[in-house]
Amino acid sequence: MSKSPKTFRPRARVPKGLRDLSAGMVRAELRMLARIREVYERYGFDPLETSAIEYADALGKFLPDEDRPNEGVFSFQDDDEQWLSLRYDLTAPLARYVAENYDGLPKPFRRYQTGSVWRNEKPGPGRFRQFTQFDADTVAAPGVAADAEMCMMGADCLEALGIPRGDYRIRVNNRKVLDGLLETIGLGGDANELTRATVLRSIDKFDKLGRKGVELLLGAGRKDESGDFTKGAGLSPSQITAVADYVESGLGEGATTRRLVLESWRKIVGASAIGAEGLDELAEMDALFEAAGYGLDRIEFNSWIVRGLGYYTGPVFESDLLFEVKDDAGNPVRFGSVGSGGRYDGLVERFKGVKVPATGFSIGVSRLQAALELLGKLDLEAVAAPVVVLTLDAARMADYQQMVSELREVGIRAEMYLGGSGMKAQMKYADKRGAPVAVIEGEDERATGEITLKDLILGSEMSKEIADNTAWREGQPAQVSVPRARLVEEVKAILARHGLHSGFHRG
RNA sequence: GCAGCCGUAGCUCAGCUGGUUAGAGCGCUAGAUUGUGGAUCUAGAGGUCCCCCGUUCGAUCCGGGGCGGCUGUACCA
Repeated sequence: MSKSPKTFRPRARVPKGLRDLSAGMVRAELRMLARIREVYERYGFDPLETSAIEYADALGKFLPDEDRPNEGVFSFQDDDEQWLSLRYDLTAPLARYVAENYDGLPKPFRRYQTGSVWRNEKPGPGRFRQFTQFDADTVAAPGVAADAEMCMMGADCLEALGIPRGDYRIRVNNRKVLDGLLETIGLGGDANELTRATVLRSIDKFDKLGRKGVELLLGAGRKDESGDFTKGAGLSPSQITAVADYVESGLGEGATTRRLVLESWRKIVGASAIGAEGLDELAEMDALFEAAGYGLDRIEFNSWIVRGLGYYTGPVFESDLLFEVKDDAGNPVRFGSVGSGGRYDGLVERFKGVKVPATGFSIGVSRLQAALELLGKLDLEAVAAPVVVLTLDAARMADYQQMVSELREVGIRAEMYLGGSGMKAQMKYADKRGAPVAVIEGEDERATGEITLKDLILGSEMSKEIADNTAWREGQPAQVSVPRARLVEEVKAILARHGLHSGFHRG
């Protein structure tokens, strides 16, 4: 056996957690972005685009370490050996931007930004290593009116995206309330920092695990279905009860208004100074929500919303979808929140050394899109396919070019067939593209100065009735012969019959 | 990160208690049906049976490791 040298063939595959978006998905995302942008603009935010790559130290806590330089964030070294990172959110770059341009910016500074962010972690349903976020932030606004605005704007965005009121909820809490709770049960002070983190993470899981599960996590720990054990916070029984009571205090019959929720929380954490401050802030937000007409069906106060431990310092909020989403196999899919935010008064301080109060909200566009797709609420066909001009005679390409140009000039999406196959294949191509009309000019037509227009949408319906192939072909259904000069008008007429405007937008 | 299940054509899968040319349906390409999307018929393309190492005369099948996918859990700025 002679060994022919093997040519290296790379496997054609997209890296894990990353994906290619087809036309329908790209357009769906663009439409979502346009709707969100409209809301953000209406609230007075201005666009800002920062770079996708930052110096690693500017992004904060995820400095590449020796063992795992890519943990969480994608990083690499520049020529000058400085570490660069792909941004993992849009907030950290904003903080860098604000710090860098602080003196020249109007304050408060309000900006929105959308783009891809990258996280090097395990992908899951609706969770990718590259995804799109759409952020709005207000920097140098100390009062909670800025936070309240974020919550209302988040609600407006979800509704603008077609999610009915009642199918989502903006859930609001305040880190100061949680701090007050921890203080109340004797977990204040530096010595208890790790325990506090564990307690907060446990509270965050109430939605998933219920009171029982949270109690286990607060105590000795919990073993999950796979047998994996999660170490608990090791609290005493009375501490556990206090925390669990707090988590459940906002629920149930009594909590018919946000004010009542605050009253029940006040009994538990009101004695703590920080807790009382948090409650006062929420009360102020409630007044603003009420003034703007945002009731409990849109925004609620929620005891188990914690959010990331890293940098939130005041009100925190997230938007959750309330309906059940099922995958192709019919199994319920647990999506995380589709948007979140909160107050981060310390982020710019990292650069400037002075506290700059800020708050922001970020919509997880990719995750929301994945949820809507599973729901079948994503319109993937919203753009009509182009009119296809068949190219039956290689010597007459100029004629075909002229036809597409005429159509394009009046705003109709059109293309001539650029492949190398015969008429049947060209028709199949037009069909597969979803083209509404095929324009045919072959020998026969040219002899009479006419062209044939085939209504492919009508033809597709008629083809359901076909019994005999020969008869169908000879009948030449759904097509008309018109003078070459009337190309544009006749194509327009067919498009109009199907409710297509200029062949571009459907419906 | 941890645990469980899984990995054969573009897709859905079959197959072999380890033995020569690995199959089906759908899809794809081309041809036939006088220049036409469906149907039918004919032909064709397409596979390192995820990768590497080991056991064996011989591995798609057995063992180990890796990679990838799914599910749960952890993390989530």
